[in-house]
Amino acid sequence: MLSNASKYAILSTLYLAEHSNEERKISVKEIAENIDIPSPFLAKLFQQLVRGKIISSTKGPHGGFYLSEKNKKKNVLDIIDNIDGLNKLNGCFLGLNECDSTNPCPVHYIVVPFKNNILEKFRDITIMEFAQEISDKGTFLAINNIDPSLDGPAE
Amino acid sequence: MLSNASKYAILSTLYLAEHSNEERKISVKEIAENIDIPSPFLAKLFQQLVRGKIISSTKGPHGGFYLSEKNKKKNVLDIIDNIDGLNKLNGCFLGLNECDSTNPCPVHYIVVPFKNNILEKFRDITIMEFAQEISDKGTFLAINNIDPSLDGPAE
DNA sequence: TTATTAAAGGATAAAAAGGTCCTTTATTAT
DNA sequence: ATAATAAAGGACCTTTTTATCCTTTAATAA
Ligand code: FES
Ligand code: FES
Repeated sequence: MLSNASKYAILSTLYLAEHSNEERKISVKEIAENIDIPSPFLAKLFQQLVRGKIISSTKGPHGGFYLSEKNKKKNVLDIIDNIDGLNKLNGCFLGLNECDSTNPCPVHYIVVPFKNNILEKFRDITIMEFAQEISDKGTFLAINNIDPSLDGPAE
Repeated sequence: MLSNASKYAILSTLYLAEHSNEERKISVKEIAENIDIPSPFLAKLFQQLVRGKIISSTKGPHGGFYLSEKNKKKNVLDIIDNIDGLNKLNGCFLGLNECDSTNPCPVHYIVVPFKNNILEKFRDITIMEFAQEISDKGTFLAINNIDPSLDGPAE
């Protein structure tokens, strides 16, 4: 449903939302270590996200990636769209041509409510709001189960 | 979430459930044409499903694939398990290590109810019951949107 | 028993996804 | 200016997924 690339991009962008700002830019290396993603692969993803104006970057010493005020208002669906395109998320769960109620597959009516829920989450709140929610709820961002004391949800 | 291979296997097995029995075996070719799957690929999948005792086959004239009475009591999850393994379905939506409520990812509480629903569907009813439901509801099995008059849900 | 049919199985190929490396470019500090 | 730093970009590699082809085996019918 989502490629690894999209998952990495989502987690890393949320990491940026929590830990970076225009004054505190973050290198690929730092994020790759914290989220446990191969860093050259993440570098590619970030290049693409910068081109897509989802995140921002500056080169040179103390350079790195960060979210501009504009970036913070993007939503998670923009990330997915930028990396995977939207079809992957919208497509039929069993791979039929179209997913719509005029031509429902055997699991269509199970899948649709879920899709609506997750789309709402991904489309209707900003990256910053999403990141805020994660902090508040104490849910986890790292692919490896990290010790919460090392990198607690509170900023 | 599911590989193409699994999707093909599910659709094709449901096709068998609807159209075959011990006296009326069906060739790979027929199914591949009806469900619109590359036939050598489906042949491989069916070989594997036979080895996994999900479907049955006989060689020679009037041979083909069919569901034995035992096969009909298998469920869709057995198909997925046989082709993809269960991890793919059970894993975290964002790719974190484990999907459980002690370590929830940002979308965990959206994903879990859906997963439970679809697992229930795939685990708790037999292939035959599933196929019956499809006939009753008139949902679609083909990957290409076929004209219902060509291959209607009624046997 | 021989020809025919259809699956089984092995070998391979093409495409996509995932991942790495190296050179170039921009920025900053000295 | 120059050195250091970190992203940008291009080329390339590996693995997995998807797909094809060809030979062998088993079953049946004539
Ligand atoms: S038609 Fe399959 S999920 Fe909607
Ligand atoms: S932890 Fe991510 S879906 Fe459960």
